[in-house]
This record gives sequence, structure tokens and C-alpha cells, in this order.
Amino acid sequence: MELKTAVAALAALAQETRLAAYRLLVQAGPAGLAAGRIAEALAVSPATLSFHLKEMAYAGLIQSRQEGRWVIYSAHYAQMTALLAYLSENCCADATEAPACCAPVQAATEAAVMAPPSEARKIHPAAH
Amino acid sequence: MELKTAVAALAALAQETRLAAYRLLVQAGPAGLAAGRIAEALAVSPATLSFHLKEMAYAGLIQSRQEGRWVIYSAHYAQMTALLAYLSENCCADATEAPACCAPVQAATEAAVMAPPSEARKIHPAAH
DNA sequence: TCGATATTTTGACCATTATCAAAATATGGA
DNA sequence: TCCATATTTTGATAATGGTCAAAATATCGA
Repeated sequence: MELKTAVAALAALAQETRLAAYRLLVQAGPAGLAAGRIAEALAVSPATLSFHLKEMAYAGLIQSRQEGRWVIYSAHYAQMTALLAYLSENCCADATEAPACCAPVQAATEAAVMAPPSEARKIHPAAH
Repeated sequence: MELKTAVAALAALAQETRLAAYRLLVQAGPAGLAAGRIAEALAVSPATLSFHLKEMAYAGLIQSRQEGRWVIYSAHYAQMTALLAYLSENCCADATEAPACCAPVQAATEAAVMAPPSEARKIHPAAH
């Protein structure tokens, strides 16, 4: 993952409504949730939520599919695991003593990179 | 971790200079780096970097200590592991079928929460 | 104490972001 | 086709964020 990609993903999560929506989707699993149900659960206007969902989709954290007259959003787990790996990359590489400083972070990273490769994402190809 | 705390931590990382500085500190380990060395490595003005370091310290992601005439910054790993755990909390709780959808995220979380408890942080108690 | 180095703070400026109201688009059913 | 429901887009506005120059603070060594 590149610096700018990681910044985009972090920025997409760094807002209360968006983080709450993302967590809702993480908990909902692959089945996902319709946009309207998320707006309802979070008590935000559909227009505002749509703005936020678009932002997260653009950052690759969630994806959408049309299902009848609903648009279903779901978490894109691979992007999150890639972000986790990036955040702890080369942890303590420059430490003089061999430290246990970030053992948990390392363990998390190793678990994350075991994730099976995901199919190519083609979400919101339009420019921001 | 609470929603607002997580948003603050994510926002603290959602900026190119800050994320680059944070990664530098993660790689430097507990020994840390002087503010000036970070500014030098990233080619940003000391004043601007100071602004960014303060932001990350306030979010609990890094800590500082005075050492002679230098201020040494280092990563606060516990905050990051707490953030990782929060982001994958209750993953797929609502999925109808038992899915392997976020197994890697779950593994990462479990590794993260094994982190030893850190001493109480008292960084930059002043208001933002 | 004085000067040099290291870092932080302040104030100003410009760019980006979040929200809302209203209009536009898309889908399904009568 | 027409209407009702679901979602997105647009345009405006207020708030927040990032950078810079200059001044302020802190520490060390002479």
C-alpha cells in the first residue's frame, strides 16, 4: 500500500458518521445493509449519508451493489487488512536492542497478510 | 475505545506528513527520534512538524520526552493496537451464515488485545 | 549571563470538509 | 405510463485544517 492510499483510507474513517457506518457494515458481514437502513440506524439524512458512503467507497473500504430498488453496501475487508499491515510495517526496524515493543502489532500484521487475495476492485472509478 | 477516541486517532494519521512521521517512529522503536531529525527526514519546516506531532500526541499515538536540548518522540504502540481492535470489533456479528469473511481481521484483533497493559499515559494534558 | 541551537507558539491566509435543502435519477408496481 | 419509494447530485454555507513567517521559549556551552 502507498502512503497516499493509506491516508485516503484513514481519512475515510476519520469522521464520526463514517466510522459508525463502517462499523455497522463490518458487523453486518458480506450481506451488507441498504443505504436507507444505515441512514436510519445512524439518524442522519439520506443525502448526507450518501456523501459519506461515496467517500468510503472511493477509498476502497466499502463496496456497493444494486439489489432491486435498494443499494446495498458492504465492507471490503481486504482493504482494511492491507491498511493494518501498512500501519505496522517494519515495526522497530531501527531499534538498537531487539525489543518486544510492538510484538502485538507484528502478530496482527502477520495475521492480516494471511488474508486470501480478493478479486480486483472496481468501485466508483469516476474521479473524486 | 470510544467512537470519538477512534476518530481522533484516525484523523491524527490521515495526513501525509503525519502518517510518514508516525511510520518513522514506529520503525525507530522505543528509542524514538528527535523532532528535528524527523523534520529533516521528511523535509518539512520545524514549525509545521511541531504542529503535526502535537496533534498525534494529543490523540495518544505518540509520546515525547525531553532529553537535553532535544525533544524525543516515540510511538505509543498500545494506542495503535487498541485502534486495530476497535476497527474489527464484532466483525460479521449480524451475518446469517457463519462466514470466514473477516477471519484475518479477527486474528489481528485477538493478537492485538494480547498486548500487555501500558502504564497510564499523561501526554499533553493541555486542552486542544 | 550571553549567544547559539532546538522546538513550540501565534496569527494570518487559503483550501478542504460536513451539512442542509432542493432537484435529479433510478427502480418497481399499479 | 404514472406514481411512490430509494438514493444520489448539486449548490450554498459554515466550520475545520494545513502551511508559512515571525516571535517566543527552553537548553546547553562558553
